[in-house]
Amino acid sequence: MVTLEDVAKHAGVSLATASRVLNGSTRQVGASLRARVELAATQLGYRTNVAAQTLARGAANVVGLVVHDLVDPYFAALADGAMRVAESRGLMVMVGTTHRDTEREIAYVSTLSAQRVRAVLLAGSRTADLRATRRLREELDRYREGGGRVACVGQDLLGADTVAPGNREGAAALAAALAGLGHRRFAVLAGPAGLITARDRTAGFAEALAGLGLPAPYVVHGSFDRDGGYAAVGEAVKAGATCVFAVNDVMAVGALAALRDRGVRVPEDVSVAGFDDIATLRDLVPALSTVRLPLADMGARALEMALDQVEEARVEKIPGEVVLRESTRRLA
Amino acid sequence: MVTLEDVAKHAGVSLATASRVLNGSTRQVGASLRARVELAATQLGYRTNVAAQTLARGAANVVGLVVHDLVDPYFAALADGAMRVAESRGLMVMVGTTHRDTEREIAYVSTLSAQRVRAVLLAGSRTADLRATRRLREELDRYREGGGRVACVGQDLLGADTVAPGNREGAAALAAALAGLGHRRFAVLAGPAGLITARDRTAGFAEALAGLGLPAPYVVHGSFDRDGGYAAVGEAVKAGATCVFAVNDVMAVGALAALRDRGVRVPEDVSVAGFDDIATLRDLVPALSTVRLPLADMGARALEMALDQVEEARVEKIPGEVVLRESTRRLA
DNA sequence: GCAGACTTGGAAATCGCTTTCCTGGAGGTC
DNA sequence: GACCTCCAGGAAAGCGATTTCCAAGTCTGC
Repeated sequence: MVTLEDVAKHAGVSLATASRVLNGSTRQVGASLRARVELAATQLGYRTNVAAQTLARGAANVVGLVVHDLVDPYFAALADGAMRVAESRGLMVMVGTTHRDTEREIAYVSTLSAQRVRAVLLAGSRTADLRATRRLREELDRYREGGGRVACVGQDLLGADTVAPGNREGAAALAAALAGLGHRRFAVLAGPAGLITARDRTAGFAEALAGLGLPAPYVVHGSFDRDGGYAAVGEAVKAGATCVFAVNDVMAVGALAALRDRGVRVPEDVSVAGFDDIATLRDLVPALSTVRLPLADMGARALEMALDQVEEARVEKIPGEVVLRESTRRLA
Repeated sequence: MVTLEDVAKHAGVSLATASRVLNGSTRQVGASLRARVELAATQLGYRTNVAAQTLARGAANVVGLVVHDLVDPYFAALADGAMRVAESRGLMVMVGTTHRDTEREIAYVSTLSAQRVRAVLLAGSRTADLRATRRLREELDRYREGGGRVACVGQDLLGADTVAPGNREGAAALAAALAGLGHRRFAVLAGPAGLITARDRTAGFAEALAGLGLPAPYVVHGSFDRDGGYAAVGEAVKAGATCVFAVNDVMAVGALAALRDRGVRVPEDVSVAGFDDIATLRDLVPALSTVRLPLADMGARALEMALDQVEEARVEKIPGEVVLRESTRRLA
């Protein structure tokens, strides 16, 4: 491997000059020397050793991104937004997927911190496991003490810059809209009891119904994915709901599949709504009523917040927009 | 930031000993010293500086992954598979998304090479742009000269270990299956003319039809995504096809949407098939006939090949499996 | 009891780059 | 022309690990 020293020798200049020419510096270098260095670099095929550079500079041109699951379009969209920002700033992105294992999340933060990444972006809901959250927070604090920056998408539980989707409010607005269609008996496919996003959406939905004087929804817990929706919806319809709210779109898809398998028609027999408005799922039949979140923008915004961090942590609330489509119908 | 030297001092041992205890080495360290070092490390909150480690060791515990678009479930699945392998080997993953820009792809390889990553995994179809392919290859060669390892998912065009999906064969098998249903007039939503994956699938399909003595399919080009399928399918049905083959599932989804918008029923009026068998899209109605590829396994396998690289480049062909579902019907 | 083989611990060189500090010369002012 | 300020260029001190080489002990086997 050809090093900067090789280039400097070949160009007949000092190491310092070569460094200034090739790797940016505030200092000027005379035109002739500059040209000599550049020529030498291309002739020899010089490639910066980023590790050495990072060591000398004390910070890497890398940001870390921790998501639960890249295959989940929710996280894919967030990651995409964040990666665009990273790209525009000349940063590489290191991605870790936790598959919803909080231990792994902590481990990733620790690894990323060891990598001296410029910023860490944590995407995805916290859980109600306070011990794990505390340990994660300690890990983040350590990282921040070393000059690291942190932002997250989700709940403001880590004392970091946060892009907080309006889960409660969005679910509440959705409840109001569905009630406006004439529904009175609701069920919620609420996902895991411990997942805060799931909880907030469930709670917001229930509160809005209560505020309208409607009966409390029938709540069914399950996993936060497609199969969770598939498994839970049976109980929901058995309970007599005319409208089922799945706390995310992917679960709603599972619910639709299950209903289809049982010969229950949507929306004729039962209405179904989701949350997130995942782009990949917009061509579903029947088209899913949902709450739209600008996921890519949220990922982008979170990374921006981390990189342009100010003194105190900011929380940016992202409102969801209710979108009614064919999967929910007006009751006679 | 606390350094290894701090730890060594605090524990009253040499730097060498501290290093051997904390960062793995073939050398043994006595139990008592070992304990002292470990205690000191946790007390001080020591965290390895990976950049320094990489510099000293000459290689990073990182692999690079270059994909076209993370939001596309095809790449998300590949990435997921690769990331599981990386995780199991204690490697971090740096991801770059090219958004189908070959220049960016080359730039990423260059950056990753500067990062001294252990391996680079290139996912996604090559294009017919030979100049770009040559430059990419040069860049890869430079990286390999420095000890880097390369693997790709797609076509064997880079002289690297390759996981090659059986595009031609899969499309041919699909054609045969669809012909077996009685179809004779086919159209292909063939994607961009320059994309080799798209070409191969189209060619395989057409060849199989020819082999069966059936008329050549009507080929419509367009973009390789959902909107490409949406836009192209109109022309396909106008041409009188009873069965439309979209060269990937995402395009097929677009095609289904367009047909629905025009009141064309699938599969009653026209049959539609895709390719890839994207998991997220399995709950579509009508369920999509397609060719299944084990995407996550392919991503995983490619990274394994890169990491366990042998002398000469290997090519591993992955057969696709035809899956007929409701979107294609038997003609009377 | 002793030569030889293994171990364990430490000193110091190295990895490849950045950046501070110094030096000499060019340009400007009075 | 003397004095001062700037500025381009180089020498060298880090950055924080790893690892080679040595020295000193500890076991073996006879």
